[in-house]
Amino acid sequence: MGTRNEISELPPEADLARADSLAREIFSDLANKWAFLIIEFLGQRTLRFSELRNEIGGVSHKMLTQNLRMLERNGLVRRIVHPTVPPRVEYTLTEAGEGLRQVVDGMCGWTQRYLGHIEASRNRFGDDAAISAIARSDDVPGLK
Amino acid sequence: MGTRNEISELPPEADLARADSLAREIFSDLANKWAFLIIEFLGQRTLRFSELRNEIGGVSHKMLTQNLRMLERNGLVRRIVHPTVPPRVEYTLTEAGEGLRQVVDGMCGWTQRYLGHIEASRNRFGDDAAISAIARSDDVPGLK
DNA sequence: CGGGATCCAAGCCGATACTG
DNA sequence: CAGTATCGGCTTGGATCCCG
Repeated sequence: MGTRNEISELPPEADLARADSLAREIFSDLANKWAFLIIEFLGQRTLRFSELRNEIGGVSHKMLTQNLRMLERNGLVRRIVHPTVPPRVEYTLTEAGEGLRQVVDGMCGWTQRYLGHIEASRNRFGDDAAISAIARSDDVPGLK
Repeated sequence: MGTRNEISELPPEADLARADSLAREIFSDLANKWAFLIIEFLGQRTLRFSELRNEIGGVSHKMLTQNLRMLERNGLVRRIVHPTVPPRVEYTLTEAGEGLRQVVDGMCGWTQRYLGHIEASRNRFGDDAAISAIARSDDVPGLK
C-alpha cells in the first residue's frame, strides 16, 4: 500500500477509514523490540545517544538511529542538540511517549509476573509430550 | 546468549541475571506487530485459524502459523484441535495471554488518544521534502 | 560524538505445492 | 480446513567510511 497517498478532498466516511488504517500503521510501527526498549530506557531518564546505545546493548548504530528517527517522527521522542563540540545530543520522551511508556511498563510487569509460566511452557513445548488432551470423536460424515 | 539453561543450585544473583536475559528475549519475541494483532483479536473471542486470518487481514498463511506457534510455545495461546473432517482448529488466550491482552489493549487506547498528535507530528517532521506536490491531480510524477 | 550513506550478507516473508 | 516444506525475491540490518 502506498503511503504517499495525499488526498486533498476528504470524503466524510473516508476520514474514519483513514484514521483506522493510520492506527494500524502506527501499531505496526511501534510494535518492534527496539522501539519498546528505547521507550523503556528513556522513561527512566534523559539519555545521550551513546548512553542509550550502551544501556540497551546489542543494538547497532544504524538500528538505534533509525528507530530514534521513527519515534521522533511520530512525536514520542524529543531530540535535543547541544551546539557544542563535540556534539551532545540528548533524547527524552514527550508527553505521548510517556503515555506509551505506561504501556511498555505494563508489559515489563507482565513479563516479570509470567516469567516462570512462560519458561515452563517452553519446556513443555520442546518436549515431546503426548498432549492429546482432546480426543472426542464426533460423528462426522466422510471419515472412513 | 548462552543456552546454558541448566537448572542447578545457582546463586540468587545468577538467577536474576538469567531471568533478566530471558525477560529480554521474551520482550523481543513478543514486540512484533503480528503477535500484538493476534493477541488483540483473540482477546475478543475464540477464533478459528481462517477466521483469525480474515479478521487481521494482510497476514499471510505462513506468518500467522509461525506467530501462533510462537505464542503457543510461550504459553499465551491455547490451540484446540477438533478431530473432525474437515479439521477445525480454534485458538484462544490462556491466562498469561489475557494478561498480555491488557497491555495490548492499553496500547490500543493510547493509539486512539494520541492519533491526532502523532499525525500532526508526522506532518511537521516531513514538511521540507514533499511540500509542493500536494493535491495536483494533473501533475503525475512520471519521472522514470 | 552523532549521523548519514553505502555495500553486502542473512533472514523474512509470500507464493506454491503437498499431506492428513 | 489446517499445517508443513521449499524456493526465491526483497527487505532488513550490520559493518564500514566519511562528514559536521
